[in-house]
Amino acid sequence: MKGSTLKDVAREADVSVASASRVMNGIGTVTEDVRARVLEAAERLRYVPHWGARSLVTSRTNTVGLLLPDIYGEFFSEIIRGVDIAARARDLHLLVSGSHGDLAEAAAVIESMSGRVDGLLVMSPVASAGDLPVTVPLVTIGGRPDGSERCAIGVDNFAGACTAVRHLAANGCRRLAHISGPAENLDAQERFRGFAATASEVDPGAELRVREGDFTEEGGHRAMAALLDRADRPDGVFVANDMMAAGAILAIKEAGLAVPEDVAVIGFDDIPLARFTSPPLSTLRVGVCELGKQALEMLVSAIEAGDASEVEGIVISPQLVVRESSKRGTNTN
Amino acid sequence: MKGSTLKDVAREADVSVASASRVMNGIGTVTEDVRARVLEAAERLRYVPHWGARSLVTSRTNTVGLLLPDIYGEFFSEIIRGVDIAARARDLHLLVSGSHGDLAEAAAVIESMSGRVDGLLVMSPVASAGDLPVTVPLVTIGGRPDGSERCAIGVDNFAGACTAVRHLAANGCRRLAHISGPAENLDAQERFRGFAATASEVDPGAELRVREGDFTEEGGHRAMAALLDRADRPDGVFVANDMMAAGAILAIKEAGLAVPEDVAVIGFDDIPLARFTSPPLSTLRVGVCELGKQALEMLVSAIEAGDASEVEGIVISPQLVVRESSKRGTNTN
DNA sequence: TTGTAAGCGTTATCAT
DNA sequence: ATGATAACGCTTACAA
Repeated sequence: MKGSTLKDVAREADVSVASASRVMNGIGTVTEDVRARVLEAAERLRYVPHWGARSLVTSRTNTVGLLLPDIYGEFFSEIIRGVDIAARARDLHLLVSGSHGDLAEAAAVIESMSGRVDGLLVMSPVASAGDLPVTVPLVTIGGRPDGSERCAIGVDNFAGACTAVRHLAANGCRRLAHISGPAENLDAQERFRGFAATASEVDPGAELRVREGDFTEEGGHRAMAALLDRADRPDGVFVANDMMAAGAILAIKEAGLAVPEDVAVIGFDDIPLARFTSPPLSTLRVGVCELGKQALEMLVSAIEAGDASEVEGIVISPQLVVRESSKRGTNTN
Repeated sequence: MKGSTLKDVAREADVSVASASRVMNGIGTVTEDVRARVLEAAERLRYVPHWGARSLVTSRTNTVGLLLPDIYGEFFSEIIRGVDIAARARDLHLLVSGSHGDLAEAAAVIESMSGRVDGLLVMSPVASAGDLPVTVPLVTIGGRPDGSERCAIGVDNFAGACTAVRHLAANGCRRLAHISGPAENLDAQERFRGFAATASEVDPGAELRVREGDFTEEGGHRAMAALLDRADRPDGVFVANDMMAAGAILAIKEAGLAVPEDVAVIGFDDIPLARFTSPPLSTLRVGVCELGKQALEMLVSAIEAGDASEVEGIVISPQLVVRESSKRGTNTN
């Protein structure tokens, strides 16, 4: 079971390790005869190059790390997919790690990964990249592209939120409400800001109806139920992500109300699930898979530049996707 | 940006590399004074151990590889999540790779991964493990545990399919149909076998109503539409996975029929989406995340044993989850 | 307790 | 075109 080494191959083929290495890497010049013998020996001995040894001398790992706060749900799986596709296209391996609630855990994982990757892709909505202890190029996904020292790719949450609220208003909603993400989450903060800014612009002086959620379906359900209990029941809700929106729709229907007639709902992300709620969920589409691909490309640039700060940050604008959950025919938008 | 080495740390702390190594690994005995100096120097120089060098001498990578046919959809993301959780608990890193349509591609990836992992987790529904060129312990997920030479963990597809069909029959369905997965997919084959066996047992001599799908929502939609076109329209359909079942439900409703009154539907997998179709989808639950965890544990055993064949294979039995899509009150089951 | 030194499997730089 | 051989960064006997 113990793997054979290049030395073994060289001996079997009756050449030096140098020649064997040349053949295996297709570098330098070798006789056709030598090439054939080496290839044959390698095949026969089931030779597999030892990447550790190779990386030791080349100081390249051909591997990138991907850190996610969690792996649950379609949002993250789409990120992984995008990154994986782009990485494969460039012959890079992908080291994945999920479940990083807090900053300390993320830092620990980053440290243990640092020695084995050429660069890191980090999605840590709670931390700005500056706080992370890194020795390799790093690109953050979804932090705030502006003001951050590290190279970043992200979503224009503020603009997306504004679009969502205006869409609700254009569909005749007067009592606007928001179910937010966790207060410490940067994306959630921006979406909330967008809601607050636009809601008061649409209806100046109105009180803000906001309830904090946790990005889970259950959290959305709870928050919606609380919102419905108010004396001034909202007739249009902007929910900070699709998972919570799915829970919110359930809560509304359980309260005996109709979507969108009594309460219109719009989410954020456009995860595959959004088409399957009933009614289908209006939302703001973020090309999540594409986001992952671009993040990887950006990281590759950073690695090649040797320094992340060389590369320009990117902001992706979400697009409005109108489905049944927000159509009230009062107005077209 | 170039990382510092253990040698640098040793020099700064004014000790030998051996002592520095001892401190970093907590192995052997060192004076408190030395320990402190080394730790301080390491911190200051942002020392990160070079995994390649380490693995070169220990011949351990502390990394396992996970190969998936694709990363699209909740089924795979749950697998990744389960494996990731279990791997983290054991301080193992996870190398992920998706998109392996055919055997050749899978073989290529396995080869390029072999040199950098201690073991491999492979989910390749098209190939039996024997065909794979491997030099490290390997555990297959979802192949056929029986008859395979390699260590495997899998789902009892046949039994699950039988349960599904009996459930439909118990709910008064007389004209049973099946939307299968791709013909070359091993899991799909077993589910079909289960359908065929049970359907003819429930209604001997009846013709089999079967349509092949591809495990996608669109595929399920198409297959269902074709099934509804038949003169002897089915009144109960067992769909080989939940994604296709979601598409099938849509097709039934588009045809102006009701679920489950006109056509009862039951799926397979119990992905998170299943609770959100309307009506909610009855299905056979496979604890996908749990499956991933167990697969990793099994791989660890195989690695420790030094040989996969030492470890016993595992078969997981799916559980019936009854939701609205199959309840017709004719009979309780 | 600490230091010296011999590898681990590759690549790369020299000579030949 | 080919073969010695010196790194690469680390662990681990073995000495001191």
